[in-house]
Amino acid sequence: MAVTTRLRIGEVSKQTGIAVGALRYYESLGLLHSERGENGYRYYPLAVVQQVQFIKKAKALGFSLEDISEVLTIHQRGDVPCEFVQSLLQEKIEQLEVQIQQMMAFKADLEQYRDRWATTHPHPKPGDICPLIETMPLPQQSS
Amino acid sequence: MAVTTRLRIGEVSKQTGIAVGALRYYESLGLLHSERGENGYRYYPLAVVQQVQFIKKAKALGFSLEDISEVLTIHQRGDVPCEFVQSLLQEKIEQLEVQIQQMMAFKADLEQYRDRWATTHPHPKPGDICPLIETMPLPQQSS
DNA sequence: CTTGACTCTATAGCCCACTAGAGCGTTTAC
DNA sequence: GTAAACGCTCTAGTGGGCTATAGAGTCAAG
Repeated sequence: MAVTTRLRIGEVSKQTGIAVGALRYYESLGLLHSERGENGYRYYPLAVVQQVQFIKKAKALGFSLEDISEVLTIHQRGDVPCEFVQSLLQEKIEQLEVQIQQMMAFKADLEQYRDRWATTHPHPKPGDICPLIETMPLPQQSS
Repeated sequence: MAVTTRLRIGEVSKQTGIAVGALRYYESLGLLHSERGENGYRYYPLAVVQQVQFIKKAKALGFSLEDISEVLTIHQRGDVPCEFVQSLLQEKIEQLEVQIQQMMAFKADLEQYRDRWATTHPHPKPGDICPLIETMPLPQQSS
């Protein structure tokens, strides 16, 4: 049994937990690279497992595949992309902060509507569907 | 000039600020109903404006068109759907709470990674792409 | 030699709430 | 009478990250 030096896609899938179709998709976006055998099969170097784990972790951090692609491109230029990753992190953190604030404000709004109904059941006016919603002041038109 | 008792779609669009295409889409989902003239045009009763405003407000509260469809179905059965709306509200509030918690935890993770780099620049090992990500423990596999 | 597991490409579909456009008929203002 | 504005249906596209399927070739074990 020869020591395996390159992996077929199914093996990569098993070792990383990423579906075969997803791996092919990553490759189509340029996130992975393979050699092709005479049979047309993709053959990956062993290091691909680490690369896929990298993608997996970066995804878990909320990076888009496009973000990850940029990081990998910088890496392939021979640079260590940590500073770029850092700026991405900072950006994501700030986005999260804004989103959290918005969601909390929104939740407070919803709670207000819920409680308004609980204390004073409004009377439906003719044509009303649900006065709980009908009598609601429109929040700022944020779309 | 006769008093208008039914509206064409463009008029509804103007009075509500919802695009003509969106109104047709709502109708295709059963959220609105129209009569058709001999020319094939949709003619809406005046009350449709209020109904579209209702949809608009419910959307602003984060309800999906499917949610809204359920509410309108209850309304069309002759019931006042406030209690159902209430339970939807409660559900949305709880979902928001969970999401906010998750986002905050996630943000704390990101901040930790950012600060880890700021204090101790890890040394890239052979094969590493970005040690900042590489040396990261995987968050819980939540997908 | 057969069977089954694996691989390939290419295409379509999913989710959601639409928008855009083609190609056509209708209404309205001048 | 004519042209703009409006209406109709039907189809396709958007974004993001895939999954699923069809139809075909390849490989390994028994």
